[in-house]
Formats: sequence, C-alpha cells, structure tokens
Amino acid sequence: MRDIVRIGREHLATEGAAALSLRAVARDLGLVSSAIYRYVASRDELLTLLVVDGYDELGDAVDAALEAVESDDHAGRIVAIARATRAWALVEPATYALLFGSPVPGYEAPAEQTTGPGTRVVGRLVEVWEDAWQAGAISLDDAPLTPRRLSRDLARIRKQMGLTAPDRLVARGLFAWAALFGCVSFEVFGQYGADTFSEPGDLFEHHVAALVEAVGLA
Amino acid sequence: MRDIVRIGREHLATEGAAALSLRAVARDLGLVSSAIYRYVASRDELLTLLVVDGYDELGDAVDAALEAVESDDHAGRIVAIARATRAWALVEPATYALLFGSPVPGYEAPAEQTTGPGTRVVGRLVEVWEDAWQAGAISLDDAPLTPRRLSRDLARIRKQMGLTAPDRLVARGLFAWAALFGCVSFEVFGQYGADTFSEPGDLFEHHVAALVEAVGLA
DNA sequence: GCCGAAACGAGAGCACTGCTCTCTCTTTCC
DNA sequence: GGAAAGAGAGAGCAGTGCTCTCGTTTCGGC
Repeated sequence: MRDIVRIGREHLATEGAAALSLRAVARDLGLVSSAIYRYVASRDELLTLLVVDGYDELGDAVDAALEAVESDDHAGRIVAIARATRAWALVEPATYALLFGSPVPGYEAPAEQTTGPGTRVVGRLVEVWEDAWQAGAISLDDAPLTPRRLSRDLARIRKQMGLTAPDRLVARGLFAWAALFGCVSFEVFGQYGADTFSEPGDLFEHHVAALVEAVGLA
Repeated sequence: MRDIVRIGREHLATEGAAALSLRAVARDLGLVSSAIYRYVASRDELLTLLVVDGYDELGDAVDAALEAVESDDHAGRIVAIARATRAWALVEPATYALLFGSPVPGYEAPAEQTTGPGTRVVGRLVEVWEDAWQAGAISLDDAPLTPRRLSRDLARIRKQMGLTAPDRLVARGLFAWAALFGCVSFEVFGQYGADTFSEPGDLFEHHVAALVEAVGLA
C-alpha cells in the first residue's frame, strides 16, 4: 500500500501526472496489472493518494521552516513559507504540478479528502497576517471593499477562519497567496525561459519582498 | 489542416490536453486514424499547433483590449492587459491550462515556434512599464539589485529588449507578470474553492490594483 | 489524351493503457 | 480439518499513438 504510493511518486516524478500508469506501478512491484486493484480501486484513487501525500509533504516542509522563525517576526515567517514552498516545488516538480498545475483531465480531486491537507499552506499564511494585524504591524486600512458582495464574501471567510483582519488585508492576503504560487509555478514550469537567470533564487528573493509589501508589512 | 486545429481545440476544451487523442480528432473529421498522419506528424505536433494558436489568440485579445486605452494611462493599460488575460483564460480554460499549467508529460514545446507568440503578453506589459518609467510615473528607485549576478541578468534582459527601466522595475515587472498569471491560474484551476466567491471578478479587480501598486505605479 | 507522380485514405497490426472477470493458490481462523 | 478470506495470475474488452502496406483519386507535363 505504502509501496504503491512510493512507486507512484517515482513514476509521477519521471513520467508526469497524466502519464501515470497503474500497470507500470504494478510491474515495478512485481505484480501483474490486475493485482494492483486489490489495493487501489482505480487510477484516480492513486492520484488522490498522491495528492494528499503531496499536500502533506508540502505542509510539513512549511511547518518545519516556520519553526526556525520567531513568531513575532511576521515578515520572516512569510519569507520562510515562501522559501519552503519554492524549495519543495523545485525538489518535487511533478507533485507540485499535480497539486497546483492544470487539473488532470477526467480527474476531480475529492474535496473531503484533499481540502484538509490542501489548505495547510494558506492556513499558515493566514495565521501570519492575522497575528501581524493584531500586533498592529500592518499598514492597510480597515475600510470595507467594494462591491458589497465582495465584502460579504470576505466577511464569510473571516467568520469561517475566526479572523479579525479587515477586508483589505484578507484580499491582499489572497493576492499574495496567488502571487506566491504564480512565482513558483513560473519557475517550476519554465515560463521564464531556460537560461534567463543564472540563479532564479535571486529573483525569487526579490519577489518575496514584493509579497511582504503587498500585504502591508513594511 | 485548419480543420484539424479547430477540432483539436474543441477536444482540448472538452477533454483536456493530456486526453487529446489524434484518433478522436480523426473520427470527428470522418477519417480513419492513420489518415490524420498525412497532415500532422504526431500528437506532439498537434499540441504545438494548439499552443501557437492559443498564444496568438491570447495575444490578439490583449492587443484588442489595449486599443481602447489611452497610451499615457499606464495603470489603465495594465488593468486592460490583466482583464483581457483573465477573460480569455475563463473562456478557454483548457487552452490556458495548456499554455500556463503543468507541462504535458513527454511533450516539450519547440522553442523556435512558441517563444515568439508566447512572449506577446509579457512584451506588452514590458512596454507599459518602460513607457511609464520614461514618463516618470514610476515610484521605484534605480539602485542596482543584489546580488550582482541578478543585476547582471537583469541588465542582459534590459539590453535584449532595449529598455531603460532600472533593475528594480524589471524585477517588479517580472513579479507582476508571474503574480498576474498566479491569480488567473488560481481562478481557472479552482484553487479558491468552488463557491467561495459569488463573483470572483470582484476579487480580481482588487488583485489588479495590487499589481499596479507592485510596479510602483501609484 | 496519356501516364507517371503525388496526394489521400483505408485497414491491419504492434505495444501500450485502465479496468473487469474468472480462476487458482495460500494463509488464516474457528 | 474445513471454511473463509486474501492474494495473485491470466484472459479479455475498449481505448490510445503510431507504422506499415495497399488501393484509389487527382493533377501536371509531355
């Protein structure tokens, strides 16, 4: 069972998500193709296992990185989250692509199993913003955003997560979240071009600074 | 030939990139599977055709949106580019995924055919920043960025594109570029969750404002 | 007008995929 | 000791990309 996930991850890394083949996994395990169905109901279920596994590994990486940062160093925590995300994505590009790239055709991740681990990173980010807001370290105003329906949606999020951060900070937080994964995706998916940067990490550091700025953390 | 691309795009939209099947395209054209190889050398070549087609369509959409904006309205031009990108991505999510999502396993887009159309959008963005810089509308300093190798890489980009914008603006421009596609990808790929926002466009408008801010356009 | 060449399409076939079914063998448990 | 459960094997179905050979149609030069 754990062997299946392990071999599955190897194949994911070498072949990619859409080319992940149950038969090949079975072969690597010394099994005939039908025997694999004793343990996993379908290819989609294996994908789900890999998705959950990936989210957990990323979550663990981020959590580990956060332990080295003082909890009142809000900017430092964001930097740590961003760096850990990027580092993990570069080590596991195929799993990253599975989680944050194009959806695999014909596969819909079952929400009940994936939303939990899937929200760990953004949860950590939200924690930082909330702490920073309550510590008075955020230079964003607390005026409600327009239109009203957006403000309502943000209020619902605030209630769900028990936040005191105002509309603008929640919106900027979501922006920073999306922007972070945009930066990582561009690098992992090679949008910058092959040899444009001798050390893409240099650019990423500057991008992280822009992220910190975007949420009003001077 | 153009029929193949047309049917291919339909299949792309309904099935997704990795599930794109030459046989199915041939069937829709009333051909047997082998006959399709008269016109297209392989599945990868069809993908390349679709990639170029997609880049061109996105580029056209962005260009069309820019025509309605005064050329000295720098923020307005960025907003127009961002909105046009998002709008096109929402109309053609499968093609968007092909261009900006996870790479299709086993397929490498041939640079000589795709880099040209693939850089149209970022090219437009760069134009705006350059114009804004030369007009003195950017509130970013012109100090070189650290480390020096990053500054060198940015200088090479500046030279290639004939820019006068300083390090920080080029870096921030690249950040805004990545962030824009991060925001669009999150929406198109459903990372925000299904029914979190009654009108995701509201949030996007706010994100665009953050983009404009990020490049120092007040 | 004829004839060769090129273009076009059909069909069979190979190796691969996900998945289902039945069959056999082994282990476990009572 | 015998029943039940677990595990794997093998055949088979429908689908895929792609290659090969074969027959037909169309078109240009003489």
